[in-house]
Amino acid sequence: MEVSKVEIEKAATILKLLGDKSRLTMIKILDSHDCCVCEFVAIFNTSQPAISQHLRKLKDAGLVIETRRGQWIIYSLNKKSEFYPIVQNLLEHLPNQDFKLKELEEKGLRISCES
Amino acid sequence: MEVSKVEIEKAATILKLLGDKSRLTMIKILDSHDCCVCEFVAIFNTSQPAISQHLRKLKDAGLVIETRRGQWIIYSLNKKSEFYPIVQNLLEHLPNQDFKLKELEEKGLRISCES
DNA sequence: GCTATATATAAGTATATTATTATATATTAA
DNA sequence: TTAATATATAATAATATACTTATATATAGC
Repeated sequence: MEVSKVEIEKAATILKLLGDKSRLTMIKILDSHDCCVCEFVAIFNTSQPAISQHLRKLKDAGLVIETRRGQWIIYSLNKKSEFYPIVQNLLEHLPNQDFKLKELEEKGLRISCES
Repeated sequence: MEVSKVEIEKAATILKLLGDKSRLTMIKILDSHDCCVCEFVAIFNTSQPAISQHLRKLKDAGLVIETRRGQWIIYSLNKKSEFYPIVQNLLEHLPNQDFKLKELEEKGLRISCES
């Protein structure tokens, strides 16, 4: 057995979660930087509750973890998830999304949650 | 660049498609055997139109191709799809589903579309 | 304690998804 | 040409999904 195997039903659940442009982009960004909610709100053209709801789903599936830092809640990939290997493999096929964070910096929007 | 990159929006569309237990299982089975519709109907506990509709979606996305053989239409993975590499990578993480075809053979149900 | 900020949750709504049943189409074989 | 089989499509209904707005909670700083 070369790679870790994931039960097909669980895999489908994870893929369905990742089958949303916003969530997939979030996960790709988190692969290189931890982020707080407000950064995602600035990146995506949608409301804060919508972002929170996406993050909740990712958290419920165990794909991400949250850490409170003062007022902010920092999200990161959960490297201990049983799905981490399959997700990592997937992400390798996606183009880097860091330019989205760069755009924020240029607009001076990525200030709020810098500690 | 080690692996082929897929635009994030397209990737999300493909992952959403694969984020369904039936479709994901179909694709995993097709990875080792071409199949006709009637085999899938026998494998999954659902109606023939439901199967046809799943296959239609996979076909529309370019993930599978169909070949008519007499009365039967044989589905196979489309190895020329731009998504084939990412899908292959994914499938490596899933347990083999050939036992489902085996079960059919044992029940004598995998007869119809044998040429 | 009060106010501001960051985030989460609840309720409601519009839309998408997936199944079902009924029916159409294509092929084979008599 | 007719009947049987395999498959596709159409219409519809149940359910799931992803937003929105309104509100609640948690922390920071005064």
